[in-house]
Formats: sequence, structure tokens, C-alpha cells
Amino acid sequence: MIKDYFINSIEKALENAIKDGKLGQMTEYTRGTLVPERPKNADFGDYAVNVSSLARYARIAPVQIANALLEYLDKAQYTVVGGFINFKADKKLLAELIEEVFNKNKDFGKPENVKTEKIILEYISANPTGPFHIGHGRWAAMGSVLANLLKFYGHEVYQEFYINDAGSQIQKLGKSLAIRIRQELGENVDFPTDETERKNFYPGDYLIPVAKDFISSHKELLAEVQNDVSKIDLSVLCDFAKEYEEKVQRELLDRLRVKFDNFYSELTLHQSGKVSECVEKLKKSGKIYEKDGAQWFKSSDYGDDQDRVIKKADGSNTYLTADIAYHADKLNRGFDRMIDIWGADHHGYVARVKASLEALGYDPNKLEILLGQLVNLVINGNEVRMGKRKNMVTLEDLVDEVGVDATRFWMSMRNIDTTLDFDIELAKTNTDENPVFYVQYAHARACSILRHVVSERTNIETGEKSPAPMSEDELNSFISGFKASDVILTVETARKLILKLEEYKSVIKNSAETRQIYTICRYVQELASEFHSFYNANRVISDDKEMMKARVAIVWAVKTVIKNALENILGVTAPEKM
RNA sequence: GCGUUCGUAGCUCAGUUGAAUAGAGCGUUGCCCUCCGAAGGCAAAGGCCGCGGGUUUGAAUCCCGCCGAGCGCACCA
Repeated sequence: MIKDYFINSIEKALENAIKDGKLGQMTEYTRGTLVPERPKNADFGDYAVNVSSLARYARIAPVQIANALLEYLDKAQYTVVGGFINFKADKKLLAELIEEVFNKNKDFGKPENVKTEKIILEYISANPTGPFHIGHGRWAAMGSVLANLLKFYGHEVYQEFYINDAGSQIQKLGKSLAIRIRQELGENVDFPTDETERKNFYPGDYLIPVAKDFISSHKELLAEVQNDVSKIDLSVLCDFAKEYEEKVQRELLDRLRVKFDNFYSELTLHQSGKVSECVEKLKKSGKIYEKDGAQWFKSSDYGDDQDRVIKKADGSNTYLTADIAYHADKLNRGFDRMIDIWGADHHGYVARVKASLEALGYDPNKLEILLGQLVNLVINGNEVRMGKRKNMVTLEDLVDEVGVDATRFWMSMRNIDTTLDFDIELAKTNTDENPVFYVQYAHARACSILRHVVSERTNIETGEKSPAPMSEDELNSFISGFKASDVILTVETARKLILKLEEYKSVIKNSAETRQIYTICRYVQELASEFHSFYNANRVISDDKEMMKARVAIVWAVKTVIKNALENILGVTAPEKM
């Protein structure tokens, strides 16, 4: 609103100046070329625009352009320094922003007039062969925050988890469970010690409770085979372990407030015939050839660096084949756009999946893959590499230690392109360093002030009681019927705070369009910081009722925006007391 | 070797399509509670923006080369 007012004024001035021939050789201007920015130094003003980029068209110096434009602007609000035109909003504009926050409330910051799409967002998509590790936590947090953000933006978002429940790893799981069951039954067996053989098993402890559960729920079957586990059909063990692990995973997702619309089983994809259909379709496209007994997809024709096997010599499909069918199926379900969150260790797959979509006649640009760098665990100052099955620290352990709020916030607060160092000791012992507490504290503080406004006062020295500065009814009707003209804003710190509130709108828009959710985390920290400054500089409750009302309005607006960002976007609680 | 993501303050990281004195948090040092939550605020110190070229009126940002780190490079998933 303030920003819009500013840029509109500038652009109008620009058009009039061109018409009057005051801008040298410049004959036209396309709206949107000049981008308003927040000056680094607040002394310059609230917003600024740099006109240097027009110099090449006007063929006159940036300073002259700026001064020419100033003739068309309100000199009380605009100043020129070098090639910059600086703007300082008047109090009316600031108060109007507060009014906007109250009017829109939960919808404050929702972009208007934007193109929206029907999006399928796929993330985590782990094997159901064990508990989530810390790395999965990053995709869980990022995915669910991104889903919240895109929905708020206006998109229709469908969240899906692709279960890799087909293929050899499920066999490995079943065989590993067999060993654990035999151990529980008293047999002296163990996993192979040879490293290459050991890779065919999941030797983690987590299958022990699964084995116990299996024994107590399959007494009859075990009696039938006289406790000879080798006589039990492997598929029984595979299914049992798989279902158990899926359940464990989903319970943790619930706890993390990660809500999928659907869990899509790879196995059903095979069973439905969609995978073989896809292979046939690719064959018809003429991009399949045979070599060494296997079927190859000529993905190099579409920019991949080499061709890929689509059907192995033994007749089975590769993982890629199913993934191609899965992505084709997503588009067949009518989505405009597919967004996948993948770990950077899968980046080699981007080209081949896009190639396959193109070969099948789909638009590969509908697939947007967000590659996330991995998570390093830092224990006692030492980095522990998160190899696939070694040094596994489970996500559940982490959540137990630091809580859901901190997990979600920490996993979301870094650019997806940077490796996330998760210092577990620091997260455990020193909660002060958690930015999430800083933000939550600001919210609790705002709530506390608002409680005091409607509470009876007691003089500490005399013990004398005085009525609440405002009654609850008075406060509620003040907020719900708020008019910008009701308040007089006088304080400079309030200016910065209100401008920060306005920034929420552009942060939401940019964050959603670039899929960079960490900017929301940064923003909410900055807003909290501005609020803490404001709090220290200004007493809200005072005998000057007009001033108090103005400040109460600001506190209420800040509380609203922090709560919206935390609860509706980041999925982090906004406590009223801590 | 090829591909890819990085390299900015002691540490962890921001830095929009190039533009005003390169920013924040943590840590360090010094201040600020008779009064709405000090889990806070204010201030200071701390930088060849990995290195070297190039483009530009102007480069942390764009281009090239080099150095260093992570992740890939299966008829595994």
C-alpha cells in the first residue's frame, strides 16, 4: 500500500515528465521497470528508487533525471540524493497500513491478481524400510511449509508422498526381519560380517521391536512351522515389516504437523499396468533400443548425458521406469504443475526424468525439481556425515530433543542450496540460540501487553488499585472498527515497525514465486527484532489515551502478522504465554 | 575426469534484475529493569566478499580461468 503509493507516484511523475520533454531523449517508459527498494540507511527515507537505469535512454545524468522528476512530486515526502529518489511516508499512509492488517486479518499479505495453478507437491518419498533420518526432516519441514505458502498464495496444492515399496529393498527388509525374529526366538544367528554381504540387509536395531511384535501377533503361524522361520513365506515378513515402518513414519509425520493428501504406492503403480503402458508408449516413440539384453531409453536425445536402462536384462524394470510412469500419471491426473523436493544426491535424475516426459509428449517444464542440499549432523563440534545407513540418527530422536517447533523452524530457515549443519548439542542445551524462541517470545510479549491493557492496575508503592486502561469491550470495538483516522502516530520507531509489517506482503509473494521459504523465517525474525526495539523505546500503557490507542493498534497488528507467519505458513505455534 | 551446489565478520548465514557506508544472529566488550515479560534493548570491536583476469560509468553480484569443500556419475532404490 505504502510501496504501491510510492511507485505509482514515481511512475506518474515519470510519464508526465516525458510528456513535457523534461527527460532528455527519453520518449517512453514501461511500468514496472523501476523497482522500489528499502534504503540501507533509514535516514534516506522509507522507500527509494534508483533512476540510474534510465540514464541510458534519457542520455542525461541520473541526478538530473531525479531532480526533473522531483518537480512532479510532493516535496514534503520526496527528496533526491544522487540518482536516488527517496520517499518518506506521511502518518496517514502508515495508519492505513494498520487498518489493512485489521481488515484482512488472516489474509493479510495474500497476493492479489496473481496467476494460480493446480500443483502437486511431492516430498520425502522415503523407502518404508526404516525410520526417517534427520535428512528426511528437512524435506518434511520444507515441503509442508511450502505447501502452506503456496496455498496461501492462492494455488491449489495437493501433497503427495511416493512410497518406494517395490523392488529389492523390500526383500532385504523381509530377510532382515527374519534374522531378528530368529534371534528373538533364541537362535544364534546374526547379520553377515562381510561388508558387501551385509549390504543386503538392514542391520539396524529398529527391527527388534518389529520382530517382537511379529512373534506376539503370529503365534499360530510360528507354531505351524515349529518356529522355523525359513518356512514362512518371505512376502509375509516383507509385508509385515513394511506396514510396520509405514505406520511409524506416518505417526512421526502427524507429530510434525506434516499432512499429506495422499500416499502413493509404487507397488500399485506396477500392479495397475501403468508402468508397462509407459514402456510401450516409449517404444512407440522410437526412443527405445536393445543393448546387452536390456532395453535402453535414448535420453541423450533430450539433453541427458547418457542413455538409461528402462528394462533390465532379467526383464524387470528399473527404479527410473516406475518414476517415469509415476510422473506421467501425475500429469494425467490433471495437475498444471509438479513440484518435487529431492535430495541433492539425486540430482543426476533430473535430466532423465525430464527427458522421459518430453519423449512421452508432455511438457517437461511442468516438472519443477527443488534440489535440497543435505543435512550434516554436528555432534560435539564434529561433523558427522549422514551416509545412507551409517551413523543414522533418527528424526524422531531429534524431535524428542528439540521439539516440533524448533525442528520445523531450523529445517526451514536455510536456503535450500546450502548444506544445513544441525548442531544437536547446541539445539539440546542452549535454547537461547534458537531463533524460533526469539520470535515466539515477541508474540508472547505482545499478547502480554494486550492483557495488561485490559487488566486492573495496582500501584506498587501504595497498593492502590485503579481501573484497567481500557475495558475489553472498548479494546475489541477499537480493533474491529479500526479507522486509520482514529490514531495519531508520532513515533519514529513505530514507522520502522509498520514498514516492516508492510514488507510481509512482498516477502510472501517473492517467497512463494521463488519457492524460497527461508525468507519467511528471516522475515519473522526481523519483525520480532523491530518489535522488541519498539517495545523498549515506547511504553504502550500510559495516561495519554490517544497515544496508548495508537500503540495498542500497532502491537495488535504485529501480533497478528507474527501469528499468521508462524501458524499459517511455518506451522510453528505462536504461544500467548511462555 | 564430467556434472552439480557452495566459498562473505571468530562461528552460522543473508545480500533481489549490477548501484548510497557489504548486513543479521550467535560469540566478545561496555551500558539499560521504581514502571507493559531483561528469554529483551542500545552501543562498540570485528571484512583483500577464496584467488587471478575480463565486461561496465559502477561488480560480493555477470563472464573466463584457477584453488578448496559437499553431493552425484549402476542393468541399487
